[in-house]
Amino acid sequence: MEDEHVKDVAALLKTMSHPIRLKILCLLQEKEMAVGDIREEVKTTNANVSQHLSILRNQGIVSSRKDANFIYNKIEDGRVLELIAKMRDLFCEV
Amino acid sequence: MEDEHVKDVAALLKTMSHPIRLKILCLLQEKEMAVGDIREEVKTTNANVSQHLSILRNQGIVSSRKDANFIYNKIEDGRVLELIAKMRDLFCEV
DNA sequence: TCAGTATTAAATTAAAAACTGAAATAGTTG
DNA sequence: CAACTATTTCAGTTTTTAATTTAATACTGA
Repeated sequence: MEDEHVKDVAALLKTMSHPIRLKILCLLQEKEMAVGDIREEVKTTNANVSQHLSILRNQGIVSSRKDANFIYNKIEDGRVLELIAKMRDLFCEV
Repeated sequence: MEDEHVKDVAALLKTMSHPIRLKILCLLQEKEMAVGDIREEVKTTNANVSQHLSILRNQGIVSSRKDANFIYNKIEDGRVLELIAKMRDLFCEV
């Protein structure tokens, strides 16, 4: 892996390496979700979820669409979907 | 992914998410290496490499064996080998 | 044992990231 | 428009993390 890739991948991993963000990404594997739905699952404040989502958006991992006054979030980067699937496979299966 | 797994995997990713540590792990994919060899590749101080290696060892990712006054390091956790292979595949190939 | 090399450990400093609560924004509905 | 809901932004505080320096430890070979 060349240095440029190392830098980029390290940044991606860093973004994914917070428990709340990782959990959000796992939730979004299955379906798109609004901020409030996510907040219930991860049990923290709205502001906190919102901040973590904005980090995920800035990294290009998650995208959002607005419908009424809900904002629905989903995983934008297919490689991240694959990576999480692999991690599930490696660390969560028998 | 249940919360316990989320916590553990997040900790693993966090350990891997520093550019120097990620680069070390990439280097160790190929062969075991002594601290001095690693230092040349990542271009920092010995002490810095040593600190990063000790973080990798504490996480159980890397193991060491001593021979004369060299300490040779290798990746201990096969799942990490697989995970890095996947990342290479996703982010470094065409 | 002494000089040299390799590695680790501890302490300090500097920088980055996380959480909280309050205020602001945007859209909806009556 | 006023009240309400969902979400975001901001400012302040606390917590973590990173890098550097310095000192210590361990081994080798003369």
